[in-house]
Amino acid sequence: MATEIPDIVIGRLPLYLRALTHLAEKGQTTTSSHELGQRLGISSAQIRKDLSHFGEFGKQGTGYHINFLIDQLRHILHLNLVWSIAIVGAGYLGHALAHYQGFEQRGFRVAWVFDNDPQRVGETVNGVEVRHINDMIACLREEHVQMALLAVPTEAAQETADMLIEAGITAILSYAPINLKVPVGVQVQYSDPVVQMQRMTYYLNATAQYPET
Amino acid sequence: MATEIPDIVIGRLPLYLRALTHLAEKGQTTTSSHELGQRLGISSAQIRKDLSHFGEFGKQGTGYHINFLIDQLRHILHLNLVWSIAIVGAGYLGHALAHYQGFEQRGFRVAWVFDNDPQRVGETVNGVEVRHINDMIACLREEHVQMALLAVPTEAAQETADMLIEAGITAILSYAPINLKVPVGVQVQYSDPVVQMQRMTYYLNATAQYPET
DNA sequence: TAGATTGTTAATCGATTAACAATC
DNA sequence: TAGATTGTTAATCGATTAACAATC
Repeated sequence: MATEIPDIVIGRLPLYLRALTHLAEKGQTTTSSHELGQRLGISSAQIRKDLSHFGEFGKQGTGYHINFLIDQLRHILHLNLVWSIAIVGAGYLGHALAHYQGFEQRGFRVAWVFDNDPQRVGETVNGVEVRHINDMIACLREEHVQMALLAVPTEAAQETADMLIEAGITAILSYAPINLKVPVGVQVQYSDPVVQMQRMTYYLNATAQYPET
Repeated sequence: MATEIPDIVIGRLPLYLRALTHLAEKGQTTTSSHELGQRLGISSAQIRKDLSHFGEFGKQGTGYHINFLIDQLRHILHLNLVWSIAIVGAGYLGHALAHYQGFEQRGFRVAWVFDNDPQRVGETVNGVEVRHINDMIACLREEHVQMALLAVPTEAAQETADMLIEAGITAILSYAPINLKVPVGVQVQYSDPVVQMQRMTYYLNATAQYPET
């Protein structure tokens, strides 16, 4: 029982949730694996298979009740509560993240912002006071914060990640373009725009860039 | 000959390139598939298999000459030239992207920044003047820009993407939390922090968030 | 030479898809 | 009822890994 769910399936659930929420906001109340698949560029069979790992959420002939499925997915992903997160690094990226409007409705709350620059400490970013990184471990430990967004310079990324782990953080979304070494059990996701851009240039016509030559 | 290379392989090449560049900067001159794999959390067999799609870049017994392999990967990914990119949306995220220091050395140059807010138009972001979005199609067409970073509000994302495509853009890195509809042949990559965060909460202990209850 | 490591083949593993009985 | 769509099984497809001859 309770066989391990493939991680690739888990990775698609937030996309299903996002699309369903979008449909719900448009006022739609039911949908089908076919419609959902069309929107996401995924086969309907895959969506049904993915969902079947967790239960039977649909009805033959009519499909899925959107609000019900949203609720189920939220529970599966542990989004039935609000996760407090910390943003580490209050540079341009840290600011952009702190001002991101999509967190609140989707299960997250920016509870802490840290930086090592005394100039920035004390400043307020979208209502959150920037604290010095020296206080970070104590703050996060006390509040049992589990997730952090890492937006520090590359050179500082690994040591800062080490501090986060010492602080009890178990999930890191890192914007630094390096692979972090973390203990087993700590979740890490990476976001590096250049990696995504370089993946696309492979498919682009390099000569079109300079059409004159 | 020249069988189609799996996209999943293409997606790993930028990671290899990044790790190799890191090693080169540390002064290392050769590496092995084993060492590279360790750093990336990928099996050595996979790295050798991936590279073998493009040629024979290593030597038995000694491994790979780092600078040579970097050069090969750059060519494969069409990074032997600098790609001009446009940033659309000059809010917090657009600013963060415009100030990102990692583009120049990794094959990209922020050539244009656009926004629809007259207040922002004319302002300079990291040395680039913000232009009005009404001028966007003409500017990008004339300069044959192929790639854009989409950092506009969600509601405006699809229509802005439509404009980009009209302008001849063939690669979009979108930060909007929706699936874009684009013609075949247009590359799209997505970056949505919340999707990545929600993928991690699945593995987190939801009760630890409120340890008192 | 002995040790190391490649490129490649074949085997394994896992994910996706097609198909369909069940049923709303 | 007839049409639509689910959940699931089996078949297919593709990706990863193990193993090893070749060779530096």
